[in-house]
Order: sequence, then C-alpha cells, then structure tokens
Amino acid sequence: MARAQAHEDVFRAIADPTRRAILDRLRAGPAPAGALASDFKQSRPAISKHLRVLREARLVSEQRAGRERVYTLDPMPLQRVAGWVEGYRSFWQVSLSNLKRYLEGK
Amino acid sequence: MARAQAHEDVFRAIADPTRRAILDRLRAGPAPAGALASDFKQSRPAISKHLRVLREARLVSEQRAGRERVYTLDPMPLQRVAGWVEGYRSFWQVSLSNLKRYLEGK
DNA sequence: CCATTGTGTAACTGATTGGTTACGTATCAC
DNA sequence: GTGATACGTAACCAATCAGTTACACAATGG
Repeated sequence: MARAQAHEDVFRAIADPTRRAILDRLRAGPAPAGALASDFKQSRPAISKHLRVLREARLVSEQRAGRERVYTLDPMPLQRVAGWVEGYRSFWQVSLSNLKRYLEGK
Repeated sequence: MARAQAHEDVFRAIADPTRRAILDRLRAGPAPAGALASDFKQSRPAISKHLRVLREARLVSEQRAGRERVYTLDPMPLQRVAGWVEGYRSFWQVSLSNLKRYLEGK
C-alpha cells in the first residue's frame, strides 16, 4: 500500500531537497512566490506545489499582499524533527568514541 | 520528473514512519531481521525492504551470524539532519517569543 | 475597460514508493 | 541428506510524487 494521509507530516515535507532549499532560502526573510520560483530552475507551478506541501506542514505561512503571496518561514514544526533526532545524539557520540578506539588500534 | 538517485539520502530514509520506528527499536540494541519484522504488523519482506533503505542510507549495519542477519543502529548520518535543523533553532526561539509577545497582547 | 502581472490549480505523465505473494538460498538440527 | 528456519529478492500492483503545460482569476496600471 502506501503512506496514510501523510499530508502535514514534517518529515515528509523536508524529505525533498528542493523544499529544504526553499526553507533555507526563507531564512533570509519572507519572499513572494514568484521570487522563490525564479531562484529554482524548476517551473513556477512546481515551486507552487512545493509551497503547498510546506504550507500544509505549517512550515511556511502565506500572507496575501495585493496580487503577491508572501511566504514566511515558520520553523516551529521542525522542533518535532529536532526532538526526534535528539534521541540519537548520545548514540552517535558513542559511535565516535568507538571509532576512535578502533583507529587507535585498541 | 522525480528525485535523482536519491538512495542513501538520510532525509528520505527517515521520511517513512515505519523506518523511524525501526531505528527507534534498534536503540534498545541490535536485533535480527526476523525479530524486527515481528514487531511490525507488516509482512517480513516489507521490513526487509525498509532495512535495505536504512542500510543504503548507512543508518544501520548488518552482521551475519549463522542464518541470522543482525542489524545494528548507526546514527552517524543523523548528524546531517541534526546539523540542518540546528540552523533553524534560533528561528523558532524567535517564533516563540513573538507568540509570547502576541499572547501578552503587546 | 483592457492588457499585464502574479499566482494557484487542473489535467496529465513517468518514476518511485511501499506493500504483497512467490521463490531462491544458506544454515541449523537431526 | 532432509526438513525446517531465517533471510533476501524478484515480480507485480496500486497509490503517490514531482514535474510539466494549459488554464482561471484577481489585482495593477494605463
């Protein structure tokens, strides 16, 4: 089968490199859809669809300003990702010290 | 079109909830494929395929022991995720303090 | 009003995903 | 050797993805 109604899932939203790039781009400040689109070689509708996914995951918010739609970064949902990954931090520290011991030929 | 040769991409690997659950499960210690499979309601081959994806992303390693294949968590690639998300931490702190100010009716 | 600009959406497409069942193969227990 | 066990993988399938082009529509600028 396939994933459930996986909309709004942060992990899925950030799985796509283009969407991560859009978020990265928005760290410099809010931007209208067109400006974002022209930063990426893909077509404008493609970016529009990525923005929709990000919107559904609540990673960006949209303000209408005249005929523009300005997108603003909302990083809050990323806390869920940060929280999940955090649970592994201690493990990769162990991994590192294991590697060190191994390299030291111990 | 579609993603490039997106194998080995950590972000893609952790996009699936079942795969995240497998990783979570492996934090308790290494486990053979069969044991993992019986923890998840999906069929054994389905889990086997998830394990393959995790393997390609180098999030787990496989040791053969007799007829078993024991999987061990390797969290190192998660550092890339942690690093990426880290770049947003300051932003969500801003988001929080904005919210606070807003709630305080300021 | 009319043309232009900025944008979302519909319709379509090929690739990929995540699942299944059926099969192949190596190891263990006898 | 034989049968059971623990796997991975092939073949297949429906659903979803990420893109495209064509279209609709609201706001601006004359």
